[in-house]
Amino acid sequence: MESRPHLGPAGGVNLQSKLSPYMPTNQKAEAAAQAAAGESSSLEVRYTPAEIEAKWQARWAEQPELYAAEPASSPKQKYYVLEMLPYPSGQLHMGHVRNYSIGDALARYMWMQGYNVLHPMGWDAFGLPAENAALKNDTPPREWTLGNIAAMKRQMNRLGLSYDWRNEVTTCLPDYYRWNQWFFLRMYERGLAYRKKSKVNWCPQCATVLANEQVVAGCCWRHEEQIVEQRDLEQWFLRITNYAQELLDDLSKLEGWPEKVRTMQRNWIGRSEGARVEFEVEDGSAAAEDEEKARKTGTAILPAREGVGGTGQKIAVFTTRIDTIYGATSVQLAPEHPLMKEMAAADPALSNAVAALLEQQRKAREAGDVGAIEKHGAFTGHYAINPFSGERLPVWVGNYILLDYGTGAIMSVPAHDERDYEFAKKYGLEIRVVVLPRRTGETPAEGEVQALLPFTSEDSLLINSGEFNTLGCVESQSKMAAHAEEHGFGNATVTYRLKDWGVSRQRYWGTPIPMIYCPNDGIVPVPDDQLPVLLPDQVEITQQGGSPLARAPEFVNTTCPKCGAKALRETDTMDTFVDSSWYFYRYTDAKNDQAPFDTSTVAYWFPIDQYIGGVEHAILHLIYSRFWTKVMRDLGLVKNDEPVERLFTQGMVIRNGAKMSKSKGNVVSPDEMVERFGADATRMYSLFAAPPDRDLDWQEDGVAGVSRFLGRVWRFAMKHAERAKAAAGKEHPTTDKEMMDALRHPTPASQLILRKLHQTIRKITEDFAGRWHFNTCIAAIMELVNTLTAAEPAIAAGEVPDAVLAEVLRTLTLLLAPFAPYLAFELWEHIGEKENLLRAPWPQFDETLAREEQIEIPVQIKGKLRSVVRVDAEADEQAVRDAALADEKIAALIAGKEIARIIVVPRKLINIVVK
RNA sequence: GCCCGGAUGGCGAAACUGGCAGACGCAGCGGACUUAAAAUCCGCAGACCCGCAAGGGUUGUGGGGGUUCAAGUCCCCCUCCGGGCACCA
Repeated sequence: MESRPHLGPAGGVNLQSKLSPYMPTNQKAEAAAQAAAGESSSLEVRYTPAEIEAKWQARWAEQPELYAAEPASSPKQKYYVLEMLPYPSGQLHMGHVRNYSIGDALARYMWMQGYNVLHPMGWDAFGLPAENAALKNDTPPREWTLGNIAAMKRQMNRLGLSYDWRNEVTTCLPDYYRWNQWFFLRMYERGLAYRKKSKVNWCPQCATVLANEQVVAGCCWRHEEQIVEQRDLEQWFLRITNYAQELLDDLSKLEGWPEKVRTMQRNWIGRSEGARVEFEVEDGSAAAEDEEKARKTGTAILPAREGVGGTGQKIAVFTTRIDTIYGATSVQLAPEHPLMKEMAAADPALSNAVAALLEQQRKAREAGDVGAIEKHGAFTGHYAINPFSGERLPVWVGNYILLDYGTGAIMSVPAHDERDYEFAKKYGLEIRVVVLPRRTGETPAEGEVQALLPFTSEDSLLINSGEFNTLGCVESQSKMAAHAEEHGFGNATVTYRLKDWGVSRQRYWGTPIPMIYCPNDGIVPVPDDQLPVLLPDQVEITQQGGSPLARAPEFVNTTCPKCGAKALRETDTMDTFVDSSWYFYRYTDAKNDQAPFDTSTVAYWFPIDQYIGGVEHAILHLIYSRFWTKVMRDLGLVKNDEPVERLFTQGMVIRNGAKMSKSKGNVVSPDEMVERFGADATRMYSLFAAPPDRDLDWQEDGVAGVSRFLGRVWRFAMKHAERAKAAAGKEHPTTDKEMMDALRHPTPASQLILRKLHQTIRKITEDFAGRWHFNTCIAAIMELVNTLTAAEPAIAAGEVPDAVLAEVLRTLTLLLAPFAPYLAFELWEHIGEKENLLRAPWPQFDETLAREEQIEIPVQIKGKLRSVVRVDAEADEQAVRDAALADEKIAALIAGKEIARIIVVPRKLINIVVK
C-alpha cells in the first residue's frame, strides 16, 4: 500500500485494517475517550470518518478487482460511464471533485442496477505546464508529470472513487502516444493529414503555434493578456473540414447532449449556403475621359460598355445573397488577399493604405475588441465587372473582410447588408435598392424604402434586377446561381466557418509527429514497424522559440526509410487535443501492443453511455473527438458514428461569487476538506449544495452540515445494528414471516417508517433515471433519517419489529451507497451483510407501502388558502367537497354567500368560488 | 450586437405536467443535557400588522402588464447578473 503522509490524522490511523473488521476499535477508542472525560458508560458511538475511510481504503487497495469491468463477453448489459480525464497538474481542485462525485454516484448506482460498468480514469499528460515546470524547477517534464499523476491518484483513491485502474491511460507514455503516431500515418495515407505553409497563430509566451480554437478574443487561451501574432510556417493539418457536413448533420442525432453544446458546435461549424461569383478585373486601358473623375475616387459604378475587356484576372466572391447582386456597388477584398499584393506592388500609395489597415487590425486585436473595430478601406484604382449587369464596380480593400472565410472577397451591397451599408455611408459609395418589402398592392414609395435601409429581410421582391425583377428573394437565389453556373462565372456553394485542424506544435512535451524529410524522397512517413518515434528524455528546454526537438541532434538525424540517405526528422509535436480525441477507446483495451484497441471490445462498449465534464470543452475536445471517431469508422476500426451517447456538463464550483482561482484567493483544497470532514461528506456536499448542472457555491459550513448528517445516520444505525443483524441472519427480511406479519398488521410506527422508506427509494430511483437532481435525493435521505430518529421512542417501546428495522437499515445503506460509499460499506458490514455492496441489487420500491392513507387537502376560497381538511387518499370529489364544506372555518366564511362553482383537483386541492 | 442560462427568506436551495411558496441544509434564536464548554437532542423561524395567548389578517418568488377558479411555473414588455459567440458576407 502507498503511504499517505499528506492526509494527516486519517493516514495515521489506518493500522486499523489489521484489526477486526467490526467495530471494537472504534468503540474502545470511544469508550476510552469517554472514560477520560469522566462520562457515563452509555456507549454512543461517535462517527469518525477518518478511521472508517482509512480502513476501507486499505481494504479496497487489496481488491483491484472490486471496480473491474467484466469482459466484453459478459451477458450483462454494458454501461460505460466516463468523466473527462484531468491534466495532471498535481492537485485536484473542487471542480474535479464535483465532476467525479457525479460520475462515481452514477457508476455505483448502475453497478447496483446489475449493469456491467466500465468506469475508467487516465491522464491528459502532455502539455505546456510540464515544460514550464521544467524551466522553473529544473525538473524533467516526465518526472514532474509522473510525480503529479501519483499524487492525484492518491487523492482520487482517498476520495473513494470507483475507477478500474487496470485500464489507466497516461497519454505521455509511448505505449499510448505510439498510437497517436499510428493514426497520424493512417490519416496521411488517406490525405487527411497534410502539410501546408500557412499563417499561424503564434503566442510569444508559449513560443508556439495555437489552434484557432485556442485564440480567445485575439489573445492566447492560456495567457489572457498575450496578443496572438501571425506567422508563416509549414504546418501539419488534419482535414476535419472533410467531415464538416457530417459533423453538422449528426448533431441532430445527439439527443442526449445539452442543447447548448449542440448549438455551440453548430455555430462553430458555421455552415452557410450561398453562391460563388467571379468578377473579372477590368483592363484599365479602355478607360474613357469622362470616367476619369469616378476612377479617381472609386465612389461610382461605371456603366456597362461594349468592348471593355478583362485582364483575365478574376475575383471570386462568396455571398449568401446572390439575389441582391444588382445592388452591388463595389467589390471588397481582404487586406491579405493575394490580388492585393499584386495591386499594391504596382501602387505605393495603395501599399501604404493596406499596411495601415493591417496595423489597425493588429491594434484592435490588442485592444481585445475585434468585433467592434471601425470599418476602414481604400480604393484600389481597379474595376471589376459584375457578370450579371456588365457594370464595372470599383474594387476596394476593406478591413472588415476576412481572408479565411469564404473567398476573402465580397460584393458589397450597401442597401441590403448592414456592414456594407455602414462602409458605403462612410466612404460615399452608391447605395442601390434592389429589394422591396413584399406587400400586397402597390410598390412602396422610394422615400419609404430609404427609411428602411439597410433592408435585409428576405421576405421581399426584387426590383432593378434585369430579368429577375419581381421574383422573390429566395426563389431568385437558386435561379441566379443556376444562371451563373450556366454562363460559367459562378455556382451555388456552401462554406463553413470550421477550418482544418492545425496540429503542429513547436514544443517538446508532446507526441513526435512521425515524419522524415529526405533530400531524395521528400516527405517520408515513418514505417509502422519503427513506431513509436520515441520522445527523447534528454532535451534542453529553453525559452527561445522553435521546436526544442530541433536542438536534439540524436533525435533529428536519422536515415530515410526509403533510400537510406541521411535525413531529418520532423521536430514538431502534436497538439495535445490529439491525445484526448480518442483516449476513451483505449480504456477498453489499454494494454494492447498490437493495435490501438481491439475492435470487437470497442464494439461492445461503445458508444459511451454517459460522458460527464465541464462545458468549457463543448467545442474543442468534443468536436475533435467526434471527428476522430468518424475517421476511425472510415478506417474500419469502430462501428459507431458518434463516440458519446449522452453528455452531461456540470456547473462550475464558485466561492464568494466567483470561480475558484488562485488569483482570486478563493480556492478550497479538496485535501483540507477531506481531512476535516471526510471524503463522504466532501463528496456528498458537492452533490447536495446544488443540482449538478448549476453552478455550486462552496460553503464550508455546508460541508460540516453534511458531516453532521452522516453522523446522525451512523449513530442511528449503530444503535440498532445488533437487532438488524439478528433479523438479517434469517431469510431476506421482506419474505420473512415476521416481516409479512409486520406488514399485515403494521404498527403505526412501522407503517410510517416503511412509507417514508419507500417514498425515498422511489424518489432516488426516478432521479437517477431522469433528472439527476442529486441535491434533492440527498435531501430525501435526510428526511428519511429525520423520520427514523423521530421514531426512536416508538422503536424503544418495541413498536417496530426487528425485521422492519433490519429492512430499513439495509435499504438506507443501499440508498447511501452511491453518495457516501465509505459509510455505506461500513454500515453494510455492521448489519451483518456479506455480499459485495457494490453489486447488491438496488432496492425496489413498493407502491403500496409508499402510498399515504390520508392526505391533507388545502381548501381555498376564491383562490386564497383558508383551511386544510384531512381526507382518505382515495377520497372522491364528492367526499372532498363534503369535507371542505363541513369544515368549521369554511362554513363560517361562506355562510350566507352564494357559491358560483367549486373546483376539486383530486389529491391536490379544492377551491370554492363564491360570488 | 446575437445566442444560451439565471434572478425565490440572512445564505445554498426546493416546489417534475399551473394547484398549500420556502422541502432539505447552513447561519440565527430559545430550550434540554453539562460545574462549564464542545458534541448531541428538542423546539422556533419569509416580511409586516392585530392579539397576553391560542390564533388571525395582509403581503410576498427581479419590475410592469395579461391569461386563469388558481401563476415562481403560461403569454407580452422591461431591468439586472453569469456564460458563449462576435465584421462569417
